[in-house]
Amino acid sequence: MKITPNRTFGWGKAVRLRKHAQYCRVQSKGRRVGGKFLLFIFTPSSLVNARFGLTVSKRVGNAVTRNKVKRRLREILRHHKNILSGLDVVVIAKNNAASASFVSLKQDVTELLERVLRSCSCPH
RNA sequence: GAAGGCGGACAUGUAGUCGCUGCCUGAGGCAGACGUGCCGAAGGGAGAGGAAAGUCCGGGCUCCUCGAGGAAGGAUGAUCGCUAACGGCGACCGAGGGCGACCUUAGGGAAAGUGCCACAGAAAACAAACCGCCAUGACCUCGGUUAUGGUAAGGGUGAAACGGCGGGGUAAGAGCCCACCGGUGGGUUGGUGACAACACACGCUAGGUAAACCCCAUCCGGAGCAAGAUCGAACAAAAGUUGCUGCCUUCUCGGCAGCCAGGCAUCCUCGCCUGUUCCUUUGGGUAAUGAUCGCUCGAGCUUUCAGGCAACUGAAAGCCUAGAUGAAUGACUACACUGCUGCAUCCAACGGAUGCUGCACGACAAAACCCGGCUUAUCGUCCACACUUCAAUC
RNA sequence: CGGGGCGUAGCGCAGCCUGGUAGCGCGUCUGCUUCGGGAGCAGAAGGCCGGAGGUUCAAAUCCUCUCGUCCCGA
Repeated sequence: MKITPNRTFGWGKAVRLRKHAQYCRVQSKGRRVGGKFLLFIFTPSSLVNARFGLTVSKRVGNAVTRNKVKRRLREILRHHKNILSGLDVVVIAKNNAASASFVSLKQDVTELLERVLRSCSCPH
């Protein structure tokens, strides 16, 4: 199976974390970076591209607001995912993420992606 | 015109860019046992609701070995019907509320039994007699006291006091008698029925509470798509156990009878099943809620016609309308629409209309096996009524 | 998907089954005691029992619906 890592703005199954075990592996072994509305947990993987998984718990709101937060995060991450490579990232929404607008969520994501990139490149 | 009543429909729209999940077509590529299978650029088309919600009921479907009877437990409770079924719906009856249209209603049994009815009150349930009223006797200061008896009209308490009210009657009273109302009983008529109406008889005995225990009638096997099926991971450990007795049989295998043990997921009895290369215990391991199917054509939707007061049913024609699984519908832009805030102008009683600016997940809320209901949340918009009351005019 | 519990004074809980008076501890306030504080003693305030409807003469209690919250099991 060939993977096309630079398929610009796609959000297919190869880019997502899809199993409970993958989430457990990242959350137990990964490093954490926290922002205003979000928390990133990341760990290196054997793949070429980066994979993302979203977690929006019941404390954020009811099903409608949780769905909306997830869709906004998906939309932002599919534009910015090519900054990273070879990482598995779990994105957890904090309780105040429902009150954030699209623009402020975008700022939070780009800022956190920069910090993940820096902390990855420093040890090497 | 004002105030209401009842029922139904809709749930912002159009265009563009990028993106997500199935379906169809599929350039091309890979593997071939030549039947085919897998990957896949690109294109086409589809993609949340009236409540998808809460999970309060009822079914379909799947598995469990749903065996019978009894007990226990749970649910329901006027009548007739509709339905796959219901605790739902329709019609109708009774009761209660409203001037009315109309609305609400868990609405069987209190002479089967038990319990309870606080406080107040003389008395709270086989009636009894506190203050009273009346008669007779006794005492005495001639107006009272006391004893016996007759009463339940009046007072007062309470949610409720053993029919109500009026008249006659009486020593005072009392269904003691009478009219009206209420009640009970059997009867006639109408209605499928709950029940209603009518006349007759009985002076009348029977408080409330069963959403208190209970009795009666009807219904209910259990679990739930993480049901269940196939494939794989998945191999390899240790211990225990082939229940006992008798008979048939040369032995093994096997069969029969009795006993024993376990099971038939609330319990008991009868009955049935099992007693095994499969089960139990300990330990280890894993992809730890794996992949595919189940999975969306169904008590389906729309229109017309017929039957029925209606719920609903039948027939014909047409249509295919989400199938995700860390979970698919979004982000941005433009215009229109809607609502709100502010400003200005006009009409000017509350207010209304127009224009501009700003704000707005435009309300509530997102399928998770599928249906029929119920309940709850909700910005608003539109429609129907030869439905009611009041006011004005003719 | 299935099952269960809890909402009562500022806080933690009784009372509910078996209907009639809403109580306990800590806290708050006032007074006494002490040179002052703490402790102690005496007294007081503070509740429409999560919400709505019903049964009953009467509901925190019984019944139905609903809101919030917490916890199990597969």
